[in-house]
Amino acid sequence: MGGAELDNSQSTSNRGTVSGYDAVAIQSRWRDRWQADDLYRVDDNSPLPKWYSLTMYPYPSGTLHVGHWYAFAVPDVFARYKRMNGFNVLFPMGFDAFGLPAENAAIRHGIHPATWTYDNIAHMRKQYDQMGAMIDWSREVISSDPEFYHWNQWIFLRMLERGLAYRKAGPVWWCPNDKTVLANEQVIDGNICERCGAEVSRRDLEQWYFRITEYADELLECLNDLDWPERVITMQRNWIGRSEGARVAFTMENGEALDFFTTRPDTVWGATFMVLAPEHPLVPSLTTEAQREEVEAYVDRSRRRSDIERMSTDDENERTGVFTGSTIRNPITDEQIPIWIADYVLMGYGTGAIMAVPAQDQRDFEFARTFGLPIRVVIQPDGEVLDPETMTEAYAGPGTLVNSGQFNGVRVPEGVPAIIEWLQSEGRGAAEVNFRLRDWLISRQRYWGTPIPVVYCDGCGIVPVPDDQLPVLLPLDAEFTPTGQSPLVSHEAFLNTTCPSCGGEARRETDTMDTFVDSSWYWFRYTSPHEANAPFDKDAAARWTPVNLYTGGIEHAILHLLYARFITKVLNDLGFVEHREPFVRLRNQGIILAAEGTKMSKSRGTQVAPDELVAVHGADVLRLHLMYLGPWDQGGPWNDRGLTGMERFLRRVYTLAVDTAAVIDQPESSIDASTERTLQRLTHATIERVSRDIEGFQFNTMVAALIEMSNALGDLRSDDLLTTGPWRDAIRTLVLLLAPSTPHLSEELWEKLQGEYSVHHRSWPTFDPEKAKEDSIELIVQVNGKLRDKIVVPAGISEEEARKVALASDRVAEHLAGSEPRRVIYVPGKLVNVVA
RNA sequence: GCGGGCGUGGCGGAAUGGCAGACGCUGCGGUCUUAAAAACCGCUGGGGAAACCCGUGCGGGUUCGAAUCCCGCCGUCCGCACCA
Repeated sequence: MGGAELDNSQSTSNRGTVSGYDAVAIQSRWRDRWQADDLYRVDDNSPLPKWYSLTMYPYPSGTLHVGHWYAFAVPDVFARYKRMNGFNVLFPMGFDAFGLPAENAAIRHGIHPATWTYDNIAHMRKQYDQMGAMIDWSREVISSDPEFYHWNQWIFLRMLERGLAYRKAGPVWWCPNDKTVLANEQVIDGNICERCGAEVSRRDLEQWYFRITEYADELLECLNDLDWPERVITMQRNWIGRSEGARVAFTMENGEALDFFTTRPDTVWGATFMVLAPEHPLVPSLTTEAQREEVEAYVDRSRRRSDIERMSTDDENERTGVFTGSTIRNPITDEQIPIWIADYVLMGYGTGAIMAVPAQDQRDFEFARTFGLPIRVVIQPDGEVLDPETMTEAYAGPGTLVNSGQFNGVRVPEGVPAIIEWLQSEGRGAAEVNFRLRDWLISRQRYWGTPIPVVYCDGCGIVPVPDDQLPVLLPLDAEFTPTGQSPLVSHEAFLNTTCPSCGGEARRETDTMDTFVDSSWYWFRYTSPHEANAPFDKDAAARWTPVNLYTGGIEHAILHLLYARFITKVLNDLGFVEHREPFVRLRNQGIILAAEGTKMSKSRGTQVAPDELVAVHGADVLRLHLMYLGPWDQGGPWNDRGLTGMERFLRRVYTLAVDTAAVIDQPESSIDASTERTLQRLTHATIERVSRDIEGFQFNTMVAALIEMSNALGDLRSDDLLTTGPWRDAIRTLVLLLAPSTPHLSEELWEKLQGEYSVHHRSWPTFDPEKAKEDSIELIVQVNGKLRDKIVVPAGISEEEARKVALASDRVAEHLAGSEPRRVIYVPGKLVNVVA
């Protein structure tokens, strides 16, 4: 990889050795010892309560950058903290190893995707060890391993049996650059490929889908019970997009019904025309001969336009559309109204048809004005009379129904359920719920993924591959040519097979699965990574899952997290897991930007290579620095100036601990009561702060608390103190509190202080509120809310006493200037405010 | 357009109704040293000799007291964007 040598314990840097603290040497020494001792092996049979911390497994792109450290080192601190607090912790790691970059490397550089992927993994695994991460590599999961993707295929077959996987023809997103179809969730800004940024377009193709819409209601409902960032919950809620309304039927000229969906059934008397999506299947038959040419031209144009153009709101006043020549009877008003087509109506939502109520809907209003169609007001707002002739925009607010037959005078929104009920009794409609969420398109026309385990037989049709013939192996001897076609299509040995049902000639499916299928259940596999007869061992999964804490980037707020929730519910329905939500608590890290505040970029050379920093400063310093940058969910621009501060801090800790260790064999000496209290208070107050901050994911203030403690110890330090009990307690506590953050240094110092190996198996210090209590406080004295004096008083001071002390202050007297205090406010243990 | 987050010294940030700027960086001055580095000590929001005054994007409000709560703007980042 050409980067810095990681393991250079004879480092040319002398920065760490001046005070005797050689971070790099300490680090490699303990890493070797821990590896030899298998310190991070997870015990499935531990009697301790379990804790499952999980970080989204990375794509093996080749090298860990600072962003990977940020995403992994900080949760590693949390996992270590949990372990010291008596939990049996699973904090596994693996690789999201299928996907396009490997295939592109094959096409461009002639390296096989497997070679490229597994070489990258080997390098990255070493880098994770450099980080000091507590990974049990015996549980590693690599999604491109047949022993993993075997179970993708198995889960697919179970879903096929239940009708949750199916094949369907229809318009799908096609990326011309990646030469594959994409799921709706992978298209951003209307027509951009989430992966490569190319402009995507619609194609009519037959593809495989997972029926995620079957779970739409539950996916929405369960969001309320999750300890997730509000932002992510809102994004999922919007993506699922539930809306309540009614399905209503109007009658066409030939007597047949035409259905549409509306959320405003209360405005049905105001429907003055109807609009269909250009792709609506009834368009050809509804089009009259006189209109045919115009309609066909419009349909053709719509098909060509990208969705971004079709849906752009920039030109919302320029409504386009064409009259079909047909009319339809609105059975509520018994009027014949015209049927138009327009591309603001989408085929993919509802029934692809709407009733247009121009007075009450802005889009319909603009359309009516553009084409001179009638407008009838059916909702009058309070204190204002709308006139269709003069209105300049639609009115969608509350009001009273007018021009609405027997419902005149009914209030909006109260009238909506009444009208739905009436429509139902008339046989004209029924309540209905619609979702924005579509089924998940999972097939990809690419090589480096899980083969979809079905065959096509001329006699039997689509035939699933039987379980005992799994896995359908991805052939490694495929030809990579930049044709854009999957190598599987031209791989005769793979393609040609026999039908499992009739034994006749058959062809294999050559599409592979979306890699989001892998990440929709991979965390179950960590609980029993070598299970050979099932995706995972049921008991092991029951023991460890659900995941207590999941961390990762906000960019997966919809895609991965929605799919993972869906597959968990499916696995629950299949009886394989005991819960319906996979991740109890979710936290997102922010993005580390380049120093300039822009995105880190390899090509512009703004990417920060952690290997070089580790070789100079050591992993402990880098871990601390990343925690100290600011709130973890905020990210921010990288700067390396702060590294200096962390290095100084650790050197001070090293000096304090080593000097204490040097006299650790001497008998304990006596200490005066006041210094003893000071040390006790400092120690216990810091335990409290550090514990609270880690629990609350506030790692920046956690580090500040540790720095403050070591600064205070530095100030107190004297030769006599070093051999006293309270000092030794304080130093040992500091080392324990640092252990999750700086695993290498803490182990080194713990050994010198004659602590039992390993510091990482010790218990977290317990906090005694009595010992943390202050004996005296600084009473803040204000006059009219402005600070005027600070008076040291006993911590348990009474209100009466505090008022007396404050009013006796010269400074207060000065500012009162002889006038009598009108009021005195006392905040217990904090301040007195004298109001003049 | 709609929804959400954020806005505090030279910089990263702390304080979520009670001392604004913890902690770190930077900068300046000093100790040690032949010298430098490292380490250590002091200062480091603005004004002022001081008392004190001003100060948390801008304007208003609530409160004894507001960075923090409320209303209205401005800026910035993110999400959604004709979903009937």
